[in-house]
Amino acid sequence: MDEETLESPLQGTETVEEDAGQNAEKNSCKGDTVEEDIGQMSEKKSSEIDETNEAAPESSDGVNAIGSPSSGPMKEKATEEKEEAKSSGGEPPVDWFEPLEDDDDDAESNDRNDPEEESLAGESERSESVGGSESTFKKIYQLHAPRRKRSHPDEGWVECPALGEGWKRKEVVRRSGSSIGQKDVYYLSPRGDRVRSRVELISVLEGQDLSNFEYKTGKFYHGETPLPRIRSRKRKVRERSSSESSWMERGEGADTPDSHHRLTPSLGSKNVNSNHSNAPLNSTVGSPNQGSHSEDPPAEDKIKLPGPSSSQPRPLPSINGEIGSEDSILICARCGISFTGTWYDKQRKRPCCPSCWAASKTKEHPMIRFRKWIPCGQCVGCHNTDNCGQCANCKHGLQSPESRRRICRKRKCICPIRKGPGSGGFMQQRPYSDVSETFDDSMSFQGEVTDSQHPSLKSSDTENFSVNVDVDDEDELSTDDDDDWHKKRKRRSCGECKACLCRKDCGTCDFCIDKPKFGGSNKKRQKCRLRQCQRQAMRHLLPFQMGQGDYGPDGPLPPGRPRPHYTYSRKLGLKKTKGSQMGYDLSDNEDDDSNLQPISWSSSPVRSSKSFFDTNVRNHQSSMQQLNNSEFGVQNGLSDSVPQISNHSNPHQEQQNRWDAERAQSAREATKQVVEEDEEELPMITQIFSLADNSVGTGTDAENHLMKLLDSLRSSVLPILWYAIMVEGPQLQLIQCSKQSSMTDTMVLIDPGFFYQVTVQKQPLLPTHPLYDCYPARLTSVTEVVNLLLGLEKYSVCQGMPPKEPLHYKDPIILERSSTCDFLVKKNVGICNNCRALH
DNA sequence: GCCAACGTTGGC
DNA sequence: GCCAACGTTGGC
Repeated sequence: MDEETLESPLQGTETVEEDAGQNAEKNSCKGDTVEEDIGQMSEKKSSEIDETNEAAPESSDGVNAIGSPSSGPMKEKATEEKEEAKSSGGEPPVDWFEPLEDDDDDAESNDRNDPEEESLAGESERSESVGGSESTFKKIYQLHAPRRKRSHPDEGWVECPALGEGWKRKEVVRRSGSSIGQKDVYYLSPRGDRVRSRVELISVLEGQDLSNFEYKTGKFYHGETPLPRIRSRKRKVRERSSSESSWMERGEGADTPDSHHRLTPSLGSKNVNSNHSNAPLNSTVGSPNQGSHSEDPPAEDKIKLPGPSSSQPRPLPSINGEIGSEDSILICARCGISFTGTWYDKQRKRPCCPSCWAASKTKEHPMIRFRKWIPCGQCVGCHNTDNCGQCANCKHGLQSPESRRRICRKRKCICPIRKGPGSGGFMQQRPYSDVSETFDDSMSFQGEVTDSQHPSLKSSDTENFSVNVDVDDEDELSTDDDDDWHKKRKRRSCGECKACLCRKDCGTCDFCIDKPKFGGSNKKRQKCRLRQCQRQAMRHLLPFQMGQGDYGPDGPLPPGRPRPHYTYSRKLGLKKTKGSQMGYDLSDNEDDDSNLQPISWSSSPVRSSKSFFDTNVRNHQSSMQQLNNSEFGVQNGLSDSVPQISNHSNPHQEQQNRWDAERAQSAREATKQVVEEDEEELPMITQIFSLADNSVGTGTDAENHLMKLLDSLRSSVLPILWYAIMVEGPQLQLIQCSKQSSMTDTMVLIDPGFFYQVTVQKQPLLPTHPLYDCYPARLTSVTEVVNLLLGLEKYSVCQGMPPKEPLHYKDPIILERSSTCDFLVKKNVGICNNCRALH
């Protein structure tokens, strides 16, 4: 119990210390000292743990944490200690002061660092820890220190004897996000199982009665009355206004990210009508079981919060229950001014000065953001003084004046300055601030609506003004931290594609298998691959063979976002340069849509057989084995005699097409959508095509004709798992998506003249193939296409002949095909006559 | 550069 | 309270 009461106040300190420690230590190499320290740590073990922990609150040497039973954390810890010793003992190595690549790093990585920066904001101690200037510290920090505690996995663990020997417990205060300040309690079993919840604990402690165990505090209550759980009266944050929610929900409004005082969320929260001076709040800090619970006044009595509507912005009660006795100097996340007190913004994420808070408190609609707007005062919009009463803003304002108080569109400043030259967006050169000092309907404020509201505004906005006010682009200008926050967290999903909309896990992909509900160990902790956003998911998270592969620097990019690089090193600059050369931003500023631009396939280079083969082996494995073998065989002397399609899309592209189709198919299967809806799966492909500069030299008409056929095909029911897409050429490509199908490597390519060609494993059927005799030379209608596909389904791919002489058992078996192989043979045949003739 | 792992946060 | 899963790190 004592340990715990000590622990909580330590939290904040701990963070600072370890951050500083990290900073100092990161520059030290690991190497042999590590092993040595591992040994030392191993000797510590539990006997030292308690001692260490007791000293922890006072300790500033950063060695107050406990070694984890696992070797990994131990190793890290050992390194830390060693390095810590170095840093505390002397001056940092010279190269500490070598500059980062530049200050751009800050800017470049703003997005990346935001949450962390924020979470560290106010931890002024950190600069002291280094003894250098803050800026120096910051650079060092950025350069060397990971901001996460990954390198301190064993930090903060304290013995939890209640659960048995070897059990450890750790409280983690959320350092960012809308739930900042919230405490999560983790347990670590002697075996190293990390327990995140009571449920997990029960599963780990199978058979043990935990009914009297209070997870939060790590105590069993024997005969005592367990701490009554205060029923959450929490409502959605968004339903609250401004910092009221911060206080009411958390009861720790005075608790700041940098505060050393943490409140147990279940205590002291939801305290509204109380006298804050009744009891020191720190009586509840991390020690709900401290003293008699019955003596604790009702939670409601612990804090008295001034009503958020108070017109007098003044510091709110501090954490220890004395008004103003502990003035936290905070930096307003909105306007940047420092202020005293503990005001938080609406979403409880960031400090918010009273002014900004007051301004934002009327912001009731969660989807509407308000931004201070500085009108030009000269344009026609600015000269309009009367509301038109007709526009959507006026009408909506009449209906719900509180929720949508936006300026009449006729009164909007439409000054061209807003629109940067050729920018398509407005206000690129205009100063603005999202600081809302006051709120009214004056022209000084520009309402902003969410994306979903844009279309109506857009059409309306443009109707009477010569300057097209593109409301969509307002988002680009948003500096709303809340938005950034959410964007960052949400940027992996568009929320619109079918994968995003799909709620059902496939249960078979590796990510699903990893999930506890599927019996996995929860190590990967990723969303089902089939549910990864088709547009914005990281490539490596997409279904297999999607988003992977060895794409050349100028090659087409696979769907999905490039993997970000989070290396806090000077390599970043190089990477960025490379990234920009590749046409996408490798910085972490992924909110930038540059990564999401549709990619033209027209520039795709022909990939080497080698890399293609490798990639296929890696990505497609068994499913593509046949293809690979075929290629391999081709490389072994058969291809020369097989005519190539000169204008055929390159193998890479075909593969991409196939992947697209597979992805669509996967999503389709996962969502169990009916076939008729499948057309929606691949609009992206069409879009890609249409955005490519394919019409040059091919004739737009021809392309249009093909597109019409494509549309027709997509609105029709094709034979099962056949899919039509448009590819470079243009060519209409029909693919069999199912790997189970005998036609999985067969494609039908229709050119702008509607002449078609069938290819198998990228090899064209010889014109003499009997298949061609059964169907018209041109496929001008859906019916003709469907007939051909149905006809194809009666065929299978010629398997080729095994080599005459048995190869060494280690060698791959390469089936041989005749240069005149039919490729497609009737299903009951297996091997074509030409191949049979080889033997 | 890739990826397994996992700390952490959002949301139900 | 719990789980899903996002973002990041460190190892390879």
